[in-house]
Amino acid sequence: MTDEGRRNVRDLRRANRARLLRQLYFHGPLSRQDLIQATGLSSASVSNVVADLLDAGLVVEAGAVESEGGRPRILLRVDTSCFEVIGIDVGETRIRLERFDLGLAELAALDLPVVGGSLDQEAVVAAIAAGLAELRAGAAAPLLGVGIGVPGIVQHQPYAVVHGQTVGWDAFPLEERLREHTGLPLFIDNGATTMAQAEMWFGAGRDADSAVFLLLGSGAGASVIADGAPFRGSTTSAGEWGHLNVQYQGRRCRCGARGCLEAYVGAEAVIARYAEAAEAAGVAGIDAQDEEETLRLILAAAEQEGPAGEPARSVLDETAVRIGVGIANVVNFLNPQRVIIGGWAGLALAPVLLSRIREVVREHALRLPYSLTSVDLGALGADAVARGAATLPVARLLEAGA
Amino acid sequence: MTDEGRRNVRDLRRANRARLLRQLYFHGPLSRQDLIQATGLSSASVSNVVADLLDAGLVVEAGAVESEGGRPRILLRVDTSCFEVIGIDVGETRIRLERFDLGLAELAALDLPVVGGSLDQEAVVAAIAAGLAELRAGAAAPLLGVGIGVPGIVQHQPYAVVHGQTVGWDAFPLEERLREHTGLPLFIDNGATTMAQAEMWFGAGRDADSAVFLLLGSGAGASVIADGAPFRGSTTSAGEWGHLNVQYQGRRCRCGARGCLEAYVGAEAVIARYAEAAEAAGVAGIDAQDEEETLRLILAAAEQEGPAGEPARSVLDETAVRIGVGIANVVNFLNPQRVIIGGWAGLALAPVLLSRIREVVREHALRLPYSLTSVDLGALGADAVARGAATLPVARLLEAGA
DNA sequence: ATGACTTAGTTCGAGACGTGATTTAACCTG
DNA sequence: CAGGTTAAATCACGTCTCGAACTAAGTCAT
Repeated sequence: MTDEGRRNVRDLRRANRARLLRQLYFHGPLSRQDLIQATGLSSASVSNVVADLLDAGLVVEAGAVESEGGRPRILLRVDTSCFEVIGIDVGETRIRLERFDLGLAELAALDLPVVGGSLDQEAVVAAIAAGLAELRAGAAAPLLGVGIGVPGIVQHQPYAVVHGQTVGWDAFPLEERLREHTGLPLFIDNGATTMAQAEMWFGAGRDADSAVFLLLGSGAGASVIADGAPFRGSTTSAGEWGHLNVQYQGRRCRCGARGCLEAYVGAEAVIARYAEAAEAAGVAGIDAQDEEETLRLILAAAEQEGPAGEPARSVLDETAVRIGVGIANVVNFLNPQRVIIGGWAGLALAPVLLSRIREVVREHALRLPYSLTSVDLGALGADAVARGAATLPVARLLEAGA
Repeated sequence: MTDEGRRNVRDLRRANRARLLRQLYFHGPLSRQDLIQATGLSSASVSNVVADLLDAGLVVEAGAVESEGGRPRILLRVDTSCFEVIGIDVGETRIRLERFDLGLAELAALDLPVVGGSLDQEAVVAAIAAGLAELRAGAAAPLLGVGIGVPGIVQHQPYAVVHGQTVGWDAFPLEERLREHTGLPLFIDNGATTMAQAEMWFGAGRDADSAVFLLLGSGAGASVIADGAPFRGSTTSAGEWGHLNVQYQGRRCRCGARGCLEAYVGAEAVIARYAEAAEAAGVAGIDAQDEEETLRLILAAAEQEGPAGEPARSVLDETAVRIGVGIANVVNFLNPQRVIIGGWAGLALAPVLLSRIREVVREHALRLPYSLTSVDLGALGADAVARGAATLPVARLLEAGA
């Protein structure tokens, strides 16, 4: 029982304004006639609501459609220059801040390395505060808010608190700490979720209203979008796709259990399995600087003809199989319109493995849901997390309609 | 973008009426003052809306609260006798029809065996039509509608079509076929979903807003409740828990793939596995009339000391393990507040296996989500599917408020 | 050019709703 | 039976959406 219901006539107007604004934001310039169709409102109401939005400066006229014998339709569009937003990607090794206009076109960016191996909380707060100050300086329009994607579970109680096991954050009160430095509205969410949000708005998830985004990096996570909104479990930690059990008494996973998907498909697992396979086959191992480099070399090794490439091919094939089974599970259980593979390891592996992955999905998924699902790569690059974070204040604006 | 938004003031009234009616339905007799608190409406509006509902006959006065010095509060309640509903559970071996009042108190029931091993479509239609006619005869109030829980995926296009891979239904146009026999509004949904709905309204899911219900019968399904509402995939076929792959290249499942959970945990699979194990151990097999009887005998066999009970014990232990792993997957991936085991086979097996199941879940689930989840039995008996089916017309009434 | 025609967008009056203030109803206490 | 107290109904007002009437801005045929 969400308490978000409309109660009085003013709420009704707000809802209709939001509906109309949303339509204009996502479906380009539209005429009032188009809006009548799209929103189901009467022409009189559309005129009124549009007048509201024009007055507020959120919407502007944008030329006219050629006449077909009558008065030409005047096109309307959201004025993307009337507000700006800031999106921040707090990664494990660096913080990226970007400033966008309301249409999420990038206006400025800033990369801050975080000193020290781990993400020291004080350093993060100081870096964000400094970066915000710098980015604000160049703004040509009022800032709507700041969205932040963080590597961990976010709980709102009521201010955002971050639990980041991999970066050593235990109930880090990020929002309260940042409030000391800025009066801007803050929106904090998990980085995987913000990335999914960016893909939903501008990338591979456009025009879908249910999708599952798989994030293959060192490990394997997921973000589930249902009915256009992120699905959160009861404690907002849903999406641990990597810890689906796919093999009873299988490989040991770093979470302690056996047979987790993540013990087979994350970059860390692929690299470990290759090391074993190479040793068993008497092929030289790979010793590169970091995981990204190692993964590239394994992909290259698979191109070698003959027995030298055999371990790599075998490891990659099993990886494709496991990913495919993991996707089939998601397809059977959640039946999303799309499954999108992202994350740096996913984007590296999937181009090579995609057709094999799809084959395995087809074998293991039920016919009906499979036939209605597509499996694809993410369409946005590495800045999807920051961009997705920036969508958070914009989403708030679209919901409120003011 | 659901098109379910309020547009004009009459929709607003309908929404407020629905909100108020819902409150009265689920939270017992309430006074107008209580409703002001609960709905956030003004006293004037509550008076108006209540007058609407009194006029419509949906709500009646129900005594008064004792005065505390002023005018006493008059209690209001939904008149559960003003409508009746019928709920039907189409199981794999029998069809159960029940008639309820609006408060879902059972008024009459009817059990129809389905002749033939499989669920012949014509036989199902004929049985339902006959059962409906018989149940309608005794009704003392207008029938609101008929809810039907079926073993398969339901698509509305716009009439309900059922895809039941396991019972051999391929796009079975159940709704159209039944329309030839009755003019009552029909509501058709997956049986696991209707069971979940019943448990959410009246059973183990009360006061939770996210839960996963497992339906163990001949096969194995699930229903996911998120934010108090059933989660449906893009094509309303979500919840195929039984076809999560838990063993690469494992047992052949009747869906065609290998290693599905359902190849291990449904009654059919348990029985098949016991037959194999008994033969291998040289123990006499079980040849009972139906699956329910057979399952009971297997459970009894496990009580036998010595080698005679060994095959049964081993099969049941593996069943517990597989169920536990399947639950752990759900816990990790969706992080529900509760996991509820139901279905006739689940209710038969779980009392014996529950502690072992919980142990396996603990081993395979991540610490944090596990610590916030409970695994329990369904609180409603075997008629939860039919009762849940009957909630569908009621839910429609509560949403429409008329 | 000009007037008929067509389509887009605005304005107006009616009807419906929710709200706060006010009034009426129903009970208690002494 | 008067005075106090709380519950519920009523009233006056402002806001909303809607359909219809109306104005604006084009095209097209003559």
